[in-house]
Amino acid sequence: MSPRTEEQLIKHKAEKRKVITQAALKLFSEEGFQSTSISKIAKEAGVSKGLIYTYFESKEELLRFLILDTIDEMFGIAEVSLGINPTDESFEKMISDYFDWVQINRAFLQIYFGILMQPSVMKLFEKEIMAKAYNVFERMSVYFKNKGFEDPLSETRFFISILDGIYMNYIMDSENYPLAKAKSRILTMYLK
Amino acid sequence: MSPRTEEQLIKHKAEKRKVITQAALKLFSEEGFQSTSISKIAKEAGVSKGLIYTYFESKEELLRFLILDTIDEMFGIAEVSLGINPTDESFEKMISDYFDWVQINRAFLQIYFGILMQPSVMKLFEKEIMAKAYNVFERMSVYFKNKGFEDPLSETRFFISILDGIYMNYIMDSENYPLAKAKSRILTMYLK
Amino acid sequence: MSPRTEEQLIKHKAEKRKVITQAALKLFSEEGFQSTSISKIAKEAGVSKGLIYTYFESKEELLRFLILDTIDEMFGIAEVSLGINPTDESFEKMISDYFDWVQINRAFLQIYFGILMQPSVMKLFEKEIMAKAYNVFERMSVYFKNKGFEDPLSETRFFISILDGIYMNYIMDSENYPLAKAKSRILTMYLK
Amino acid sequence: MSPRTEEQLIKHKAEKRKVITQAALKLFSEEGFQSTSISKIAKEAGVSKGLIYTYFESKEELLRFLILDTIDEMFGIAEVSLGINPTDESFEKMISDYFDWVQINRAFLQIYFGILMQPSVMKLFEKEIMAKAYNVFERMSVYFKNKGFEDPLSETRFFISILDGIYMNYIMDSENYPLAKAKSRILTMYLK
DNA sequence: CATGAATGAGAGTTCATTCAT
DNA sequence: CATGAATGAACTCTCATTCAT
Repeated sequence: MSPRTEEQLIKHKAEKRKVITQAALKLFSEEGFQSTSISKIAKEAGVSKGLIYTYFESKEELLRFLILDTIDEMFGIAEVSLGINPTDESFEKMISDYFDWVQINRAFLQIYFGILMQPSVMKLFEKEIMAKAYNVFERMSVYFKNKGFEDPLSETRFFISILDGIYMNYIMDSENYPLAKAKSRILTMYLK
Repeated sequence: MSPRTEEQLIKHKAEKRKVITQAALKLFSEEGFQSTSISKIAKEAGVSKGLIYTYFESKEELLRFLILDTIDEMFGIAEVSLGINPTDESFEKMISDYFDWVQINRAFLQIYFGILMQPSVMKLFEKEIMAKAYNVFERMSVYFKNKGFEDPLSETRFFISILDGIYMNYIMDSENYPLAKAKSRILTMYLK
Repeated sequence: MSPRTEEQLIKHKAEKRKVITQAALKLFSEEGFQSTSISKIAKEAGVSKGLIYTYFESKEELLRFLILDTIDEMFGIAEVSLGINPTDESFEKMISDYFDWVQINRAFLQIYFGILMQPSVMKLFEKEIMAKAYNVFERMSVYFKNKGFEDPLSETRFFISILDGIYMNYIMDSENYPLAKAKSRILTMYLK
Repeated sequence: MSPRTEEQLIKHKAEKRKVITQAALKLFSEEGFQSTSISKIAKEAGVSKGLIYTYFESKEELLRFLILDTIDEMFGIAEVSLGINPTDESFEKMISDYFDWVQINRAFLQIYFGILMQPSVMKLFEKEIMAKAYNVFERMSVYFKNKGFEDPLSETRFFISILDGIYMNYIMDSENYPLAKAKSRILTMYLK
């Protein structure tokens, strides 16, 4: 209606994408990606079907945006907490941050784990996710190497497997899963 | 194809269900349940679309059959290996059996984990899976109790989380995942 | 199994056709012709799907047989009761016979009226039904001519319309429809 | 096709529904409800298959709309013509109006009578039709009561049966049925 | 910038009919 | 004579995507 600066336009676009993305996040986690129609997302977001195509090229691109946007945040926790010289303190901090993050981002993780299990959908992200993941592997390996592990990369993958397993079980059965115990258990395991 | 003896009919039915089920297993694991059409399954199985409905009432029932049939096998490993009085030997045997089983049943596990992450699909199995799972929890708890763990149930869920996490990561990245190392690592962790 | 005379074979065939026809009659009247599958008819009749095709060439031929077989009976009532020289007594008898017949053959009439209303299905019978109907028109016209009606054919068609209307309303709302009153009313109307 | 004013949208919707409804009316009357596919209706209406589902939730809802919309008009004739104090003039007017209406709405009546004969389809309308019908019964009964009939309700149902029978026979055999004679006959019957 | 009517491909499912047994 | 497994066309309905307004 009124002229805006380019900055305003970009901000506006980012906000609209957020609104749509949030609606999609909720629905994808409840019904799955394939079972959620663009119509439902539009209704949930309070916009028209057509508008979604102004902000995203396709339903898949919407999913890509949703995943890649948040994946950076998720993998970023490791990077930020550990830094270049990981210590026991920073390692413990990282674990703590992840447990906090998971509880807030259950819906996202549900979609994420679901995607990991579908090669045909996973193709959309494979490169990006694997690149970021291996990046994190390396960073953590430094810590395990410092701690004297013979095969730091394998230990890294074992450690991440534990986290993934815990989060997956927590998502599936949030009410009964002993998340706090799992957290202290893994802390004891690695930090004595 | 009839009249035949009833025995022949039953055998034939079981065989056909197996053929269809195997085709579905392959495709579901590659594409996911929702993205796999009955047409594709029929083509893969080498039968007509309509025939699938002679053997299964619906696409969902086909999935249920596929899952529930194999889930018994999967959960059965724990029961069989551990028995009523679990020892270190039987516990080690169970872990070993699971690692073997997982390598053979990657496709199934992929579908299984995918289902766990989709509430709308999970509804089809929730009761059966949860009942069986809690059954296994109890059985394993006996072992951890014998070993002197303060909170055996939490330890059970922690232990299972580790297994789940390992298998999930293995499925996602079979070529590079250090499965053997993960196995010896978990054995060391619990059995000295 | 054992050799039979040709007569026995014919009788056997007629009996089987009757069994199948009766099952179809029940289902067609409840669900309509198009909505009743051959499978359902087979189950209701206690025979296999394939067997139905031994006795009838197609689902349509089964319907044709069902309709044409009973239509003769229905139109026959007029012929038999009226005879060549219709009197008040025979006319009254005919009305009485029709009211009796209708109560026994509600299911058939329901199908019959339904068919009359669907040109595409009606095509299967048009010739036969129309021929028989016009035959009856002529026969009744004799009675109305004898009674001095100026336009006996129109009166015939009017009279038959009344019967049809009564039966249709009776079928639709059997519990509440005053069938007995309708009968005495039409008798009074024509026989003083 | 939008944004438009709400008024435009409503008008557009009503027009589209009319186009689809008219196509369906034609085909249903020729082929019957069950034998007419959505594809055929779409082709006849000159729209895509999918669009029909923008305007009607299902094929059944389309039928409901088609029937209930016109049924009001049909039963309305009695109410409007008779008014609260039915006279011979208004009764004659009603009969005349019905005969006119029937000739214009042959296609509708064909569908309507067809539906009445199929319990499984009739279920969709039973309540509405029966309620409206009994409403008309009461209104007409007033006239017959005024005319001194002992059992006005039975006479009403008899009278309506005659009309139904005439219309049904007229629809089946429009070219030869003596509709005008039937009309004068029924007028003579009740109005001397 | 925003709408939702419109499309058309394809989904799951049913079913009349055939035919090896 | 009798069976029901097998087929394939057709059905109702859904949905990602487009585009006139």
